[in-house]
Order: sequence, then C-alpha cells, then structure tokens
Amino acid sequence: MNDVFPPVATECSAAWLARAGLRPTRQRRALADLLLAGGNRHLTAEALHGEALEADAGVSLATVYNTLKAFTSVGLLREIVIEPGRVYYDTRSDDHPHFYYEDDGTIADAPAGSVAFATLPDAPDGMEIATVDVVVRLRKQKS
Amino acid sequence: MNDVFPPVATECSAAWLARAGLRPTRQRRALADLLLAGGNRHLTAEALHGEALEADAGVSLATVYNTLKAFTSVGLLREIVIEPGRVYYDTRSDDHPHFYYEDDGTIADAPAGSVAFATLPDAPDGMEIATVDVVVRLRKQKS
DNA sequence: CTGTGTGCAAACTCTTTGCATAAGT
DNA sequence: ACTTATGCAAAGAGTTTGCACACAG
Repeated sequence: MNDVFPPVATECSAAWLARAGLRPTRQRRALADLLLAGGNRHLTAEALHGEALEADAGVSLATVYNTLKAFTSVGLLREIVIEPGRVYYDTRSDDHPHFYYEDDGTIADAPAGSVAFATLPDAPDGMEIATVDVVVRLRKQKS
Repeated sequence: MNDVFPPVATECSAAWLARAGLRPTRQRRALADLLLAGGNRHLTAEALHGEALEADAGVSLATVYNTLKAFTSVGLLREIVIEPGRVYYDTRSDDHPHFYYEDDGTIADAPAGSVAFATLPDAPDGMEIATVDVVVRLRKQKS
C-alpha cells in the first residue's frame, strides 16, 4: 500500500465506495472512475452523463443524478451552485475557493491558499458556520 | 432636494428607473416600491410576486421575472444564486457577503465588515475580477 | 433470498418566450 | 404615432420521482 501516490482510479473507486458505505455497483464504479480520472474536476450531471456515454458505461441520466447526490451526501463530492439552473459537482470536497469564468460558464479551483480571510463573521446565536463558499467571478479584461 | 436621507420610496422608484433608462411603468414602479420599502431585502421572483398580489399591484409573474432581470442588468439589483433552481435578488447591488441559513433557505446580509480578505488571488491572464461572492453557510449548532 | 440500485418515462419546479394588447414618450 | 412593456399561457431546461426489473451481499 502506498500512501504517497493518489490511488489508482480502478482500484480507488471500489475503496471509495466501500468507505462511504455505498454498494460498488457497476454504474457507480464507472462514474467514480470518470470522476477520479482527471484530478480535480468540476462538472455537471449532464457532462458526466456525456462522458459515461462516450465510455460506453451504460449509465442512465437519472442514475447519474442519483449517484451524484449519493456521493455528495456521503461527502465524496461537493455541490457548487453558481448559475441558476445548473449544479456543478466538485471532486474536491473540502472548503476551497473557485474561479468562475463568466464568459463561458466554466469553473476552476482558485490557486491553493490564494484566498485567506482576515476576519470572518460570528455565527448568529444557536448557529455555526458550516462552510464558507467563495466564488471569484472573472471577466475578460476591458482594456 | 436632500442628499442625506435615503430617497422616499414613492419618489425614488421613478428616479431610479429614469436614471437607469427604464420606462417608469406602473408595474415597474410598484415593484420598485416594494423592493425599496424594507431596507435591504433578499427575495425570489415568486416572493415578490406574492407581495405584489397582496398589494393589489396587478403585476403578472412573467412581468416580475422580466422586471427583475431588467433591474439586474442595469445594476439596480444583484442576483444571488445559492440553491439550485432558485434565484434571489438583493436590493443591495454592491459586493458583500451573505449568510445562508441551510435549515430554512433564507438569506441575510452578513454584518458589515465582518468578512475581510487577507489575500485574494491574481486573476488569470487577460481576466479581471468582477466580483467575489462570499456565502457563509450556517447550520444549527450541534450541541 | 432480501434489500438496495437502476432505468425509463413522466412529473415537477423555476424560468423564459411568443404574440396580441396596453401603455409610455 | 411609434416603440417598448405587459399578460397570458405554453414551452423550455434541469432535476426529481414512481415503479418494475436487476444486481450486490
């Protein structure tokens, strides 16, 4: 076992699912493989379904939706909501800032550590801060 | 003319619209009045439509949507997207952080100045930062 | 075996649009 | 007058759901 290298996708998807208590069905493994394949990814249900189709994974769109929700609820993925009517899923599930390119609607991770808070608000009484979502919206330079 | 006090709603809506180059129709003035009435507000199209109905403003839902979009495009409002399939409009159009109560899906302004950045990322080449959206997600305290 | 996951299609929610009427300048 | 806005209802996009079948433990 090697803790240094990121786990190989084909092996990882089963472990991933097992650790989360999700049954490693063929569809879930296929989707997990796709998600884990390319480093940190930010994609929509439809985009993932498209990739699944290309890979002949035999996964229906409904299952993609259900699976993404399942993955999210066990903390394997994180939802990002930036545009109305479109949910992105991030394969990094920790709290980190994003770039949003307004021109083409794509999302990327902002460089690690590039956002730091000098101050954060106190949570109102009886509340606690779950996460702090930061989206840096980018547009083409005017000049 | 008095620059110190915030403009009175009934007077303001016409000025608002004129300044933005929007025709001051009855519906737009009614919606502007509702929006300006209660300080900083965060509401959805449906919520505003509900208020318009209560106020007998005679404004259709489609017009509420169109009007909110029009107001947003001229900078009178700002869109806030936090939940999938639900757009909030903020009567404060400047860049400021929000609290999001996960329990009931409501939004509030975070206290002024409560969020400050120690560092912000450099925009990628050819890009510039348009805005930085900050949403502090709150949940009920566990204890 | 037993229960959970999948697939299909229909339902659902929020939002947008086409077109005829009404209102603003 | 001429142009833009409104209202209705229907279409649209993205997501969720109900139910029968299939698969994992």
